[in-house]
Amino acid sequence: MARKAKLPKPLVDPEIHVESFRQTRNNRRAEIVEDYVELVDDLLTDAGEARQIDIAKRLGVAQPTVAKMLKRLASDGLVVQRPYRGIFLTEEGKALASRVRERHRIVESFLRALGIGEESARIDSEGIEHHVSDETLEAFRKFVEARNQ
Amino acid sequence: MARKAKLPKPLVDPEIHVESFRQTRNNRRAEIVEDYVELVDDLLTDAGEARQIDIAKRLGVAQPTVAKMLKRLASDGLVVQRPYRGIFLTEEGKALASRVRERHRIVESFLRALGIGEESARIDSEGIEHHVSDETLEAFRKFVEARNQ
DNA sequence: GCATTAATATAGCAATTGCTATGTTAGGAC
DNA sequence: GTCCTAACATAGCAATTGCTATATTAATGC
Repeated sequence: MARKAKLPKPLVDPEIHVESFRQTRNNRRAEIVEDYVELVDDLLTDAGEARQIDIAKRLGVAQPTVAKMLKRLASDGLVVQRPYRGIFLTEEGKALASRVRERHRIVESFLRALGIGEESARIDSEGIEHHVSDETLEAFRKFVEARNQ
Repeated sequence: MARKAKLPKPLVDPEIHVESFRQTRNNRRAEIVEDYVELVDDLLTDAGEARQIDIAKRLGVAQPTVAKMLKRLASDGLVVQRPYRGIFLTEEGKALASRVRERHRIVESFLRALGIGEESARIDSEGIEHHVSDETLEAFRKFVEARNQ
């Protein structure tokens, strides 16, 4: 057997390895819910109302896709739909939105502090935010804080 | 209307906003393919062979799930299945694996350089790696390099 | 060389997240 | 008040990614 010039880092044990993938799959399932709740909160704050059409336009999906998703969020107790009055967040929804928004804000600020351009920071943070543990988020926060002094 | 104490950052234009979500959805579609190809490459390097059972064990999914996915990767020209001999990467598969593995390595090193613990760095990098643009990856690489001098 | 077993393949199902097409209805213009 | 329109709801479909149950087959031990 030929040996590699640069010795390869051996794989971790399967039982340890699998945890990363499980965690990542769990995060992926939560992503969409988090995106919706965060966006509804943003629209309510910024525009005073959150309509299906505006949500669809910003997410880049069709309106019935949004309708179906909101039904699920409503049955999960995160939003309340007032017909023809738009979407509102329950207390639970508000709490989730606030956590998600803060995390997103930190991740985006962190990328900017690292020197990433505005556009890449916006796009990358949208994907990264859902996969950041509390430990990493805290490190990001401290990094931004240090740069702002 | 009551005014917020801390003035809220206004939302970007919908046409700009939607780009982040579109990009993130595209990344999500590529994630699984990247995970498989990277893992197959790791197993080939580390163990000399990549069996469905080992892939399934490490990803935390059932063997038929892996079989179905490998069929797709084979039809995409990324892997070759030699029955009862395991999985092998095509040239295209190798090229993808090498890109993905390098990106993963940089992201994980970056988190470690930031002071994140081993376990969180392993788990977070598994989720983050798929959402890092070239620009951000380069910034991560430079950060690690600077710390290693 | 044959039986056993471990590896793989296949069938059939479910949940999720998207879509288009099309109904239904609340609110505002007149 | 009635009509129109924009907002929303619903039906039905497709792709993806997971599952369990079960069949098939290559390798290997004896």
